Amino acid sequence: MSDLSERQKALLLVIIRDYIDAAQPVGSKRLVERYHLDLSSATIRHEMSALTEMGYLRQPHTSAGRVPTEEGYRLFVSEMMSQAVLPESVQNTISHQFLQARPGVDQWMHLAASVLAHQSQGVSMVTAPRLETIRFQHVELISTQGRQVLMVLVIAGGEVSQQLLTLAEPVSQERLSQTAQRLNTVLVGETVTELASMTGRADALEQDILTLVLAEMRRATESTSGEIYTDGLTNVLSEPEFAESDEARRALRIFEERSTLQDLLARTALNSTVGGLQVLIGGEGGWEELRQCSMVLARYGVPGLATGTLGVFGPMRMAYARTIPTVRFVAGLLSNLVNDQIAGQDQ
Amino acid sequence: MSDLSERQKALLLVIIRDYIDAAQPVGSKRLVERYHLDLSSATIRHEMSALTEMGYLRQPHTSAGRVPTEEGYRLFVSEMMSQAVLPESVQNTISHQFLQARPGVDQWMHLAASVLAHQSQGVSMVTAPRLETIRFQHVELISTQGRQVLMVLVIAGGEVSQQLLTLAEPVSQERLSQTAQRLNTVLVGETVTELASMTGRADALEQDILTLVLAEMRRATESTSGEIYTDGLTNVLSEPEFAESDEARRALRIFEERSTLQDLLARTALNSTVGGLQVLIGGEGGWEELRQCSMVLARYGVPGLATGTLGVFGPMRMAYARTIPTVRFVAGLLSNLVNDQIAGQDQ
DNA sequence: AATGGCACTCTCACATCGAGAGTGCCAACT
DNA sequence: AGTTGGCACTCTCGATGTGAGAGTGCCATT
Repeated sequence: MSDLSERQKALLLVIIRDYIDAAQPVGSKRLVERYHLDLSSATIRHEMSALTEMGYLRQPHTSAGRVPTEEGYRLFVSEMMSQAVLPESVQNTISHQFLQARPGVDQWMHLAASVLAHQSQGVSMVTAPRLETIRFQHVELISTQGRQVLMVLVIAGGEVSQQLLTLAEPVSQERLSQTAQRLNTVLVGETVTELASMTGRADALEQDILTLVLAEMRRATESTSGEIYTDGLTNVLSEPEFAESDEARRALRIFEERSTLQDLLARTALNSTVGGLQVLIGGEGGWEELRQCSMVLARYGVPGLATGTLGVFGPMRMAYARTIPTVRFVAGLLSNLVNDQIAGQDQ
Repeated sequence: MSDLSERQKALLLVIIRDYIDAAQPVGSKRLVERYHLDLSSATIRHEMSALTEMGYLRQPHTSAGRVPTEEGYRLFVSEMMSQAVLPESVQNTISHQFLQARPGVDQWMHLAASVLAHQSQGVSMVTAPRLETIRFQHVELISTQGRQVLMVLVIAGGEVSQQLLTLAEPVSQERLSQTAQRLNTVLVGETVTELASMTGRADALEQDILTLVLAEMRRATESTSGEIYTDGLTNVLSEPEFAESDEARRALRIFEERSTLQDLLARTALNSTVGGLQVLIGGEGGWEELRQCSMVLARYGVPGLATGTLGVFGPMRMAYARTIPTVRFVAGLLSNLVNDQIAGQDQ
């Protein structure tokens, strides 16, 4: 299996590269013509036959060219992993875009998704950084109408969530503000577990709000929660793999329903560490429906404090050489941003 | 043109209904078999020929069945407009879902999109209600780290927006709170134009925040801003109209880019009044790329105070009989919700 | 006005067929 | 032993042809 000669390995990489951009089975003749290997087509055939034997290539049918197997892609990817780099000019362009963007998690996520999709020509996925331990920072109560109150909750790290609630009876804005202020001074910096033990407040209103704050913070803790930013869905539809509308529908469904995606990203988050890439080829890792597809995933952020996941989805025949370094670079960039935002939080 | 006999009209409606659910040109023989009209196929042929002459039907080629023209659909739709009603059981189910949902604009929009998509088997689009005149309600400044500050702005009506800003030098949370409080007392209830004239605050920090608040409120004013909630993209991909991946891609692009969609919805908002439906057939109204498609749109909310747009997109051959009453019903429902939330705001 | 009959047209599914591409193997060459 | 040219073989794919089926329009008849 692993006894690939240098030549075989080189040949395999060329074949895969060619297949990736031509999307057609590659034959021996085509190879000698396009890449001036100093070999005849017969020799190539010989080697290709060997590679097929070893499980790196496969023929769709007798007398078609060869197509990479998952095993083949895996080898290709492991090669890219160490070799591929993003041209410095591209790095600069991307960094520049981030510098120019309005600051804010939402904007960054959008931008990251956009950059990933554009560079990789695949579908990008980005989750916002999630704090490992969620701490209360601030709550605000705003009366919108008679009995309706808007609660705005800020979690340490800058995540904002809002919730509308209806009180049993009207309460003045003044009293709401006082309640919020009281809670703020008491609760600031507390975690969910600490909050949970603080039951039984004297004031009924205060108690209600506390319960709600707790519920909202619990929700924020769940790893499967949270928006997934995506971009580039149209990219992938033009790939021949998705010409059949059935295949396309299955892929689109996954991106529309989100729940499957959330599961997958959450699971990936467990298996990978910040800084390392994970490439799932051919629906590896519980991904039955889309055997034709691959994902390049990475985790970013500050380990132990706040991390998120990001990645690219595409056909198995995706432009790994471009995608891998891009994912790596963007992950690094976001890690820095998270770091900047989190660092020195305690002071 | 308008001199349709009763029988011709009835026949046309049957033909369109049949075409809508079979997606195939309908012929005279098929009609007599499936719907026991007490007529022979020859007679039907005669009438169909007349309808074709009048421009309501069309043959894809000699000796295929007939297919409705845009004109045909238009007549069909105007019929549905007055006739179609949503079964009470469905109405109840939908109302129930809204009652059960967590309160909050975001949740309502999601739910509305989901219901519309599900009922119509098309792609739904919903924009959040936008206030006609935007008034400041509340601002909060939260220090997240040394020089970084999170500004949370609440607009009258409950819309929340957040923005991260970096100050020239660190400012204590206490001072931030005081600044926010000062601004709140001065600005509450003011409109954009009123705010714009309030320049030159003594305090530099206060001035900075004021500028930012103003910018953010201006952004909220632009009609093309704001998220569009969509759902049901997969529904439409299974329709034969989108079997060709090219057609599908064009549609998907529109839904992914959003900007075209925002334009369209904004334009519709101008032309229509709350309570009335608008049906765009075959890409009417500046919609060049998708001649095969239709949209059923409605405006909801409280005229003069806060309104939003919602609708369904699908193939021209969409289930109007189902879609029209659903759109109408959901629009009414949202109008009530908006009304509940807005009413009595001034007290 | 409605109908049955009939000739005509057009598509679509299916079969046939040859070109082209690619393969594997073998004998010959370096 | 590795490499190469040659050759027979296989398989797909697009072009072409054909017949069934569906649908039409028209006309003479009821």
